[in-house]
Amino acid sequence: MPKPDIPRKTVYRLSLYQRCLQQLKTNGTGTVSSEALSKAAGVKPSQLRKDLTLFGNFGTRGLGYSVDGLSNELTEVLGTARLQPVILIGVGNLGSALLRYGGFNKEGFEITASFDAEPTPRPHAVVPLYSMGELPEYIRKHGVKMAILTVPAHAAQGVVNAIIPWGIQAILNFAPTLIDVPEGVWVNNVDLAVELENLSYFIR
Amino acid sequence: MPKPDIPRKTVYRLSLYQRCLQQLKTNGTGTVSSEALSKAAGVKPSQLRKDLTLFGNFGTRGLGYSVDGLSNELTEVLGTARLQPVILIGVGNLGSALLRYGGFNKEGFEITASFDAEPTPRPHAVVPLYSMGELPEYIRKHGVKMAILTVPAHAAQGVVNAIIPWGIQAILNFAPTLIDVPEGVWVNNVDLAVELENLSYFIR
DNA sequence: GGTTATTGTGACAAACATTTCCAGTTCCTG
DNA sequence: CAGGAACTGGAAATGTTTGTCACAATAACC
Repeated sequence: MPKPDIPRKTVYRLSLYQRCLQQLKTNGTGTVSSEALSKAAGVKPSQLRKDLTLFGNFGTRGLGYSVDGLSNELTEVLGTARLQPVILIGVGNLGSALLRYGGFNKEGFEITASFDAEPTPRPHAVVPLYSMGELPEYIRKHGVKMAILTVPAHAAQGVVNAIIPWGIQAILNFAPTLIDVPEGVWVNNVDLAVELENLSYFIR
Repeated sequence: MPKPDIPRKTVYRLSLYQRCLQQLKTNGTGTVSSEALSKAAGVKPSQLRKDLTLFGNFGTRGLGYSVDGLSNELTEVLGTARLQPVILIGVGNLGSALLRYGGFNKEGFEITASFDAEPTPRPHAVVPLYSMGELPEYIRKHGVKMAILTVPAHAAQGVVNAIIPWGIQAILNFAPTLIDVPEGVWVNNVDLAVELENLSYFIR
């Protein structure tokens, strides 16, 4: 890690800022104040400034931030400066939907391959589909560092154990289970049932 | 809200505990200590105990927690005691995948209807599909309180404005945009691109 | 009844957010 | 063109929330 003490929440917010900046860019806006940008992102101006100054002084006083400039800085910080190859493991309902879902590409990610224990070819497949046995070779050959995991819960840990030795450093896990990884490997969990349950608590 | 000052993160963890308890239940385990359960959920024992005591004293000292008993308490707290109807709005790639995805049902939720601006019938549809115009009537008639939003970003706010007056109180938002809701309505955002960007930062 | 195991809880610590104040810039005004 | 008011980011101080620890209270078991 470049700076060891950046709060995780800050990094999340950087992505939000980045998205707002893209919007402003298409609007043709040249500069933006911390107040305006923070409002668009749904945070307070002070928080935006604090988040940014953790990485450098990107603004000019009295004026604000250059939309283009700040956007470039953020792509640099977030590590999305160049296209990052991602593989998807587990081509079930959710997995195949994510393959068709275009939301990743415009953010600097490209799902370059998919893997399944039973690789039955699907119509309209837009991404090559391989068997699990071909995982190690593919990861190594293409230098893949990120994986999206959409396998059943009971299979998740096994797959994780299988891919990490070959160089996977980050996993976006949709399997509704806790997965155990060694130091230096990062996991983000997306658990749809938990999200619903969470909402369920708050409605009364 | 029942207790006004429960951290959101705590509620998230309750769902994790609940899931681990289900697992233990199928194993036939009768009681479990905070240490064992917390390890299964990936948190520290002290945190588990603190989370639980925010809602009551569910354990017995010297023994631990009754698996059945605690599980029942949590369903009560989380509001998943009875099946909660959920509607899904936006039947695109992601939306139709979620309709087929069975992960919700076993957690006490059922997607009872789907809506789309252009409701072209799909094969293998397992949930009725209506046009947007039928939203108000359906929400009102069935007392729906929760909605899953899988529409394009530019349409999200409009849909939200349209459904809230009819009684929707919680929204699981997959649209990559900030949506604005009045007091008393709860939103959980699931943003897949942001999750990937976040991971991207940490791999170096 | 004593012993052991484990919870519940209050004090402590760390992480995070917010406020406050200061220092450069810009841009209007004369 | 000069001067100053109005803005705006940056840094430090403060406050708030959240997590952790240590220990006393208590129930089961022998």
